[in-house]
Amino acid sequence: MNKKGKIPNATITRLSIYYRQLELLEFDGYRMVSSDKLAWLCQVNSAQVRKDLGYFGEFGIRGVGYDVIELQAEIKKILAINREWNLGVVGIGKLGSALLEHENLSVRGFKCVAAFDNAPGKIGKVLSSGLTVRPIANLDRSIRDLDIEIGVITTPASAAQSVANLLLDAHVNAILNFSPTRITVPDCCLVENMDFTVTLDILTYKLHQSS
Amino acid sequence: MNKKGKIPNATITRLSIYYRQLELLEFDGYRMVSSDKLAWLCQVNSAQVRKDLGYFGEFGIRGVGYDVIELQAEIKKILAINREWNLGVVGIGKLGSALLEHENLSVRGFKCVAAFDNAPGKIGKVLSSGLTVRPIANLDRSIRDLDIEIGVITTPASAAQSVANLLLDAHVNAILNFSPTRITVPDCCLVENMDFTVTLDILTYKLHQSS
DNA sequence: CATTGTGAACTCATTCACAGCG
DNA sequence: CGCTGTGAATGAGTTCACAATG
Repeated sequence: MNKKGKIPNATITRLSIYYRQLELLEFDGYRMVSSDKLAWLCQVNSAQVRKDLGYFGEFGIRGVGYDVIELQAEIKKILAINREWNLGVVGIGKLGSALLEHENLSVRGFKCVAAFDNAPGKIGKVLSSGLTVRPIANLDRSIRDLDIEIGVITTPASAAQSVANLLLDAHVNAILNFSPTRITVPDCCLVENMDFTVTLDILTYKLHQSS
Repeated sequence: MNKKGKIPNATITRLSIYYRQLELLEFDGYRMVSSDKLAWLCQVNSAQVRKDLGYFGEFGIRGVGYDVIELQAEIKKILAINREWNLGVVGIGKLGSALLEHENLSVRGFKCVAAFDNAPGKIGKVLSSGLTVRPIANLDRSIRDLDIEIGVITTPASAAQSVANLLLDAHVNAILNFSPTRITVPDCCLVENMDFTVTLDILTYKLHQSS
């Protein structure tokens, strides 16, 4: 798909951000957009926009810019968000419940199709999203039955690694980890961490610096 | 404080992660740790650990390693997490409520001291954390009274920029933005984004690549 | 003598600057 | 003529390799 070489991680993050701006541009009635304008909206350099897109093909028209709708379709293809993905959420505390009902996920094609916990008081409970909480013991079975490809860990830190192990056993090899600990997985498994306490530490560091 | 030069952003993130591993090491009874061991635990290169720490001083003993307790204290000082920080959460939906009650925040010294929303049905409501939902109209006043230094945005995308503007008016210049949109702020204001839909896009991209 | 601390080498990412093209 | 696409230049971040040292 890409011409050659490795693509910076940051490029992928930016493509996702470009996509969101393109949605807004389309909503506002724009048909074309220049790299300059898109860059300004996303707070990056315009050469960056062109280079990021250049890794994957030639999507623009010289002298004119990019077709707002067409470019959205191209980015969706690149990011593989031109189809739906089934998520399984493990750990149905406040955060897990919040994610299950977060409409941004379903709007973007991320379907939460299963909720897991192992607290006896939670198993069997019907959530407002309509899902019934399943026991973690059934993880493997449910993941197979429901075609879950991405696991979301919203347990406390103490449970994160063992949940990750169970997900691995069930051949889920993409994990979004909200717990405040780093999990260890084999190379075949992808992990992205969303630890907001780490992010808050970055803020306090910078606040302190600038004072 | 630092010897000279600019410190990589990634270094700050890693310091936060080192700190969490040091807590665990202390809990497990370790008094000293080598850069090699800490690096292995954090899944980074050992030279990286030494270089990261080297930006801020000489904390180790050659031939021995680092004092687990002392190094925690040094990192707390560096990250400015050796004191408490007051947070104000704006947008009391599922996600905002989940954050208000998330014990990891208070354990780490991040105190949610105010909850804001502008839905008439929510204002005045007493949350299980004990906080009463305040109207966004009072943001400025409350932020001053409660010494809030960090604003957390958990509103829908459509409200994020206007909330950011109100936070800026109230001289909050650190924002943790959970909304799926990038906000525009002057240079004096720090923003960190926690958009899990972007992170999921990274996962789907990589999943697609590796198949 | 094991491990830190760090300049130098290297790898990765961003920006510049301009040729190529619609 | 304006904007894309991209090689070349710059800049940032990581890893190597070893001298310094408790």
